[in-house]
Amino acid sequence: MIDPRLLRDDPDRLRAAQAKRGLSADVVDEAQAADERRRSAIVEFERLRGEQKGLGRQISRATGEERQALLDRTKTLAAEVRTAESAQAEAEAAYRACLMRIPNPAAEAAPAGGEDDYVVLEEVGTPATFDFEPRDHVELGRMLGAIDIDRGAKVSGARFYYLTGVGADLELALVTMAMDQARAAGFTPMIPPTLVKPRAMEGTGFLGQAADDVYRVEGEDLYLVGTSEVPLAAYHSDEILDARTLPRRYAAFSPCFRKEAGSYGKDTRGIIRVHWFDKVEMFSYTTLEESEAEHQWLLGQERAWLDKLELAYRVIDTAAGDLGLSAQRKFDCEAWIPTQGRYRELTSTSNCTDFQARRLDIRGRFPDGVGVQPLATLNGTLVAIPRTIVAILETHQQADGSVRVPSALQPYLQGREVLEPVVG
RNA sequence: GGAGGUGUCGCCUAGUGGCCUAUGGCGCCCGCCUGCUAAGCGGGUUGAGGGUUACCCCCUCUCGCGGGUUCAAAUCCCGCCACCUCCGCCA
Repeated sequence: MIDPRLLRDDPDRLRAAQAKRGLSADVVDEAQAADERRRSAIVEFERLRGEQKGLGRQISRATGEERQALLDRTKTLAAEVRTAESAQAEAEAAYRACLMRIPNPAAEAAPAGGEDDYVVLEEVGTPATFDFEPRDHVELGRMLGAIDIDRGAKVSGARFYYLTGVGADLELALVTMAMDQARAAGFTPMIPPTLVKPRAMEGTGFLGQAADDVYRVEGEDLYLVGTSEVPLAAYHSDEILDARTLPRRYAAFSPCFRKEAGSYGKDTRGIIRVHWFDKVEMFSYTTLEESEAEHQWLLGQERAWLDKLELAYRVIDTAAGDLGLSAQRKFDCEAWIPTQGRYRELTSTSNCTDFQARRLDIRGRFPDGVGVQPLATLNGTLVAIPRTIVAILETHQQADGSVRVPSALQPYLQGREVLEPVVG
């Protein structure tokens, strides 16, 4: 949720922010009108309620005829209070619904425009070249006995897969290595629940237009999360954290579930786009002032990770129109995928400023008269397993179908330096 | 799933219809005192919203959540949720 003061004090900034994302500003006008209605409803209710309380105090002291007269008066007043109260509740709800529809204004520095208007900040490493015809990850996965897509489809349907043999080893190795990096960087390791209540989903901004992509459990008020950002953000919901304990950093390993609605026909081959995958996600709670620096720091963690895997990648600054509802700025790290001849997103880090914190009531207590303020939340991928496996297999493949293991990963793969094709 | 119990401010706690405008302690903040430290003394300390706005100030809501009874609810009634104990089931 945006800062309500912004709506009151500088609505034109919100209108400009909507334009930068390529959205209509109508919702800003609606929210302003709803705010007016809400405030007059509050004034009316409080006037009546104050009168009622005053009479109540007199009644407790009065006796006899005087008391009876007061009682008669308050009977009608009680009904008026009730009406005014429900009118106020209605106006509050309508106002809040308007506010919830307004996305986080993009950062000043974020590029304007849509999906294709990103800015490339940096290219790291050299895209791999081969003196043989490179195989794609599907073929490599089959040769190594690492990925079984056919049986994934047989058992669970399209966009499902098994990681088998060395493929399963690879996941465990990547997860352990990522968790080691996170722990060393000061993150608290977490294994969160991946079924969550609507509050957590809505609070992180995944129930608006994004709801189509979310699995809901039939007959229960629960959702399968598409990222552990959701349970990590909701972890401190309704809490007031001591500002001296900031930043709080968590790194979670969890499965992620995505319907991938609206992506029919996209990435149908292989495991680039799947309904389920495992991921290690970084999450930070900090102050608004520190959030930009924290964002860069998270990006640094992602880059250090990709460097260790010896991948070629670029960093892009996502345009405003391609930001999620909650994000104020987003950097993606995209790795070079040789057989696709282009960069594909491997990690993504977003600064959600106080947007999620306001929805989830996550606040900090600050000294020196600052008092209680909403915190900033940030998230970033450390490793999303399938796409990372794709990048590793395709980048480090050799002519015979074997795959070189980056040296940093070798200790996590029982010291193997090369993954060899299996027979049969 | 069944039976019983509990839910009050960051933590513990008093409070069985009306000066509850919620008690006390711990912790925390400010000040005083004190060679240092500790102790002691005094004051402050739930959060949200509205009016007014430089500040002060005033008002409303907030006792797990939501309804109800009543002129009036932390307090009485109903439903839900969470936790604890026991039983059942189960990796």
